[in-house]
Amino acid sequence: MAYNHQEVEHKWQDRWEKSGIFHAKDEGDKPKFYCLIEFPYPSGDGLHVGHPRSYSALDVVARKKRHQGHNVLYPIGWDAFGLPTENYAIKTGRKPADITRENTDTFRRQLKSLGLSFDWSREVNTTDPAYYKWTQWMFLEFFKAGLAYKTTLAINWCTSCKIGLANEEVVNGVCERCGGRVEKRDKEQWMIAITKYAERLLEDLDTVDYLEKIKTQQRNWIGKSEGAEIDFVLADSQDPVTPVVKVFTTRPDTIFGATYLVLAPEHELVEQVTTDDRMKEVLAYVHTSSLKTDMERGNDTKEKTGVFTGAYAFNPATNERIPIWVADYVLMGYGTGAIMAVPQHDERDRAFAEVYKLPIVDEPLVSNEEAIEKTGGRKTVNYKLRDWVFSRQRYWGEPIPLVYCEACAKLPVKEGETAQTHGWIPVPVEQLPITLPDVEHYEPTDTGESPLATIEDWVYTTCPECGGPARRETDTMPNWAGSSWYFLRYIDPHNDSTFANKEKLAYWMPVDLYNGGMEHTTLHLLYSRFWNKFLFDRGHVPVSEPYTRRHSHGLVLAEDGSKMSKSKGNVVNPDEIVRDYGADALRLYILFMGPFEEPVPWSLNGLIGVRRFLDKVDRYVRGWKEEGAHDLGKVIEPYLKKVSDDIDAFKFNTAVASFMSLFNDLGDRSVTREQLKKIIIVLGPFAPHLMNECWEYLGEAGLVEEQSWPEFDESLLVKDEVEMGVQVNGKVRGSIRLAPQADEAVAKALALAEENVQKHLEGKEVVKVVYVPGRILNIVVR
RNA sequence: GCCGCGGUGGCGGAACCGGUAGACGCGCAGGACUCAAAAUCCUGUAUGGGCAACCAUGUGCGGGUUCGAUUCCCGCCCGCGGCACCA
Repeated sequence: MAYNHQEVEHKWQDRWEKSGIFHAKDEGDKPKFYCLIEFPYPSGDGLHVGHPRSYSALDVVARKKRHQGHNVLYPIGWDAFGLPTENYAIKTGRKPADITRENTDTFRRQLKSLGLSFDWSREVNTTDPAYYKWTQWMFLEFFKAGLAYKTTLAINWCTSCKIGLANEEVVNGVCERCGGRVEKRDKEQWMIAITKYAERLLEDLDTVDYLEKIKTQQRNWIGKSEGAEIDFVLADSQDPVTPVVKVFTTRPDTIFGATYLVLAPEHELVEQVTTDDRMKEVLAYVHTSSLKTDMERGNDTKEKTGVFTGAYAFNPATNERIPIWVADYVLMGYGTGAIMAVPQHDERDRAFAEVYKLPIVDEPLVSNEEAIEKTGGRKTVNYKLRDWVFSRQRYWGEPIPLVYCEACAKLPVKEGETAQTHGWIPVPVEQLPITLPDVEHYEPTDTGESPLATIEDWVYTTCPECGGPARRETDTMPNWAGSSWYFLRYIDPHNDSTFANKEKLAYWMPVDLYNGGMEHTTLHLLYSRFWNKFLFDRGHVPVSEPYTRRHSHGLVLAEDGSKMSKSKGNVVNPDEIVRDYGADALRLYILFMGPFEEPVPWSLNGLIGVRRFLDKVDRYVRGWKEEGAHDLGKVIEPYLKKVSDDIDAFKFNTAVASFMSLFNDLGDRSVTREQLKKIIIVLGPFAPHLMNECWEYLGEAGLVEEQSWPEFDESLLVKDEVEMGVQVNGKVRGSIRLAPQADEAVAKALALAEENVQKHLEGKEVVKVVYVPGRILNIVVR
């Protein structure tokens, strides 16, 4: 008979809540363990079965750690700012804050129904003014440190969201979020100088325990390359002030083969070097390429285009006059925006040279050092990483806490200011948070201005510096801001005088284990590492790297192996699964379905199979008899040990399989009470509701969660006898049972007693016997 | 193109450090219980041959190393993920 999961689950969820057993203590003798999942974006669609994959896995880890005597922090919260909510609010004429409240209520209810051992007393929400007060405060720290600056740049503009995007948010030339078309637009944007941390973000990867593929992806994204900057002197220059074109190259050794130079269309020297007769054509080319999006420009299947400036420069190695071209295959944002083209050694240069009939010469290579010395070059390092575009022209985000004061802007630039920040006055800490105005309309504008710009009451304010009239910054922060430091807030979520108390930070940081999606490797993970490093440099947090260990989970796919999506109608609703089969079945199945890091298709039949197993466990416990119990330690112990090890190795699928094997092996033999208790404790993190029910049924006191993790008795882990294959010439011809440490003579004697082995040895000469105790016996014959 | 990961039964997947390939689950087939069904339990289930014992083949393909290779090496093919004119 099947157990009543609804009754059982409500009962124990209720008891956990009342006992407060999952609340982390901020001090004590126990070793701390900070276990973190990426907090969800509370979308209107509710929880997806993908969410519990990560949460259940770390729940198992967190629960095991508690059993092992750790003080565990396993918190939860909401990353609730963002476009979907804002767009939905606009469409329905409602307020984003109201929608967020409804969505978080739904998510909270759904997550609680899974019996996850979160510390709900520390719930945070990035849209809560008490939270974003500190996000704003941290922005001002960036500002005061000179890392936040405003600049005009050609940004990626999503024509659908009407919002500027960071490079990281443009995927295949379209908006990461909505798939909308992205074009170039000049906008004034707040930037954060993450590139100043490029080297440390790269180097410190060596100090953390992340999955190697995560490290690789971060390294590639940071994109360090070492090379040299070399000056090419302009020939026939009329202008004595700018006589050189600086190029960056990773291959100074090829400089003898450099037969022309190329400037990016945006390069500042383009107009200066272009000769009068070429000017019209060059300007036309520059204009055309300015209209192209990155996608169009970056499409290397297209033929390369460019235009000759009419100017020449001297190759410093050969002293030859080489022509200067403008072409959009050279990017302004990388290196110096100018290259020396070596068609002999570089595919792109060759392709270009072939189109425009430029010389391709095969000159001998020299050493890099020699080339740098001979040409007066300088060794330099370049990164692909760009500064972080931090402005969004939307309503539902943290207001940037700065005001612009015309009067202050007219004063001379003070120390610590730059031309880019001059006139921008930080809002004093005691005035934080700058809250979002509670208004009816906040549609994005086609002009690219934030909806906040139209709310005059809010925009016009007084300058905190001089008391004169001033305007608020109307851009808001990107979604990534609040999520860049939430792990710090969990440590002290209700503190109103600082973002988190220093002693508590010192106690809890760093995060011991962090799990999240691979899609966040170059966005959230990189940003939050950077953010934490910055706070560390300012003396606000105790460690430079926020996460000691990082894992990632694979997607849960639809039954047919495709991605689950609302439009395809193949989304599995966790509520229905919990209602029909129970949270324990869902948790256990989702861990069992496949390797944690790989994408795996959902299977309802698979889930039902796991539910059958739970029923079997329930029946076993109810049918269990103390009298006549067998001492089956030798059977049980190896399975439980394997489960324990598998949890540490993130092999939850084989852990669940071990439980199944264990119960298959037990059959209907009753084990001793102590043995049964051990089984229940180890299975507890996987199916906590049912295990508590079983615990209670046995008449044991307290909660399963209060029990210690069992010690494993080494003597029980050693098998008395193993079954071992016998091979003749490498082919299996039989199998024998013997003590794992039996010597060769014993093994050989047993093997020779096997009829089938004898048959294969008949009339042959034994030339060699390979015996690996407990593994194999191989008899080689001729 | 570059970087990373992977390819094992009808399906999801196991396999320590090179040691009986296919654990565990699903599905399927047969049986028990039942008036019947559901549930549960038992048996079988890589492929081909054989009543069976057993034999041959078998972890994407082709080679190699080894007493022995899913595992290591060389050369391919295919799939997935990331990056992509980064000089």
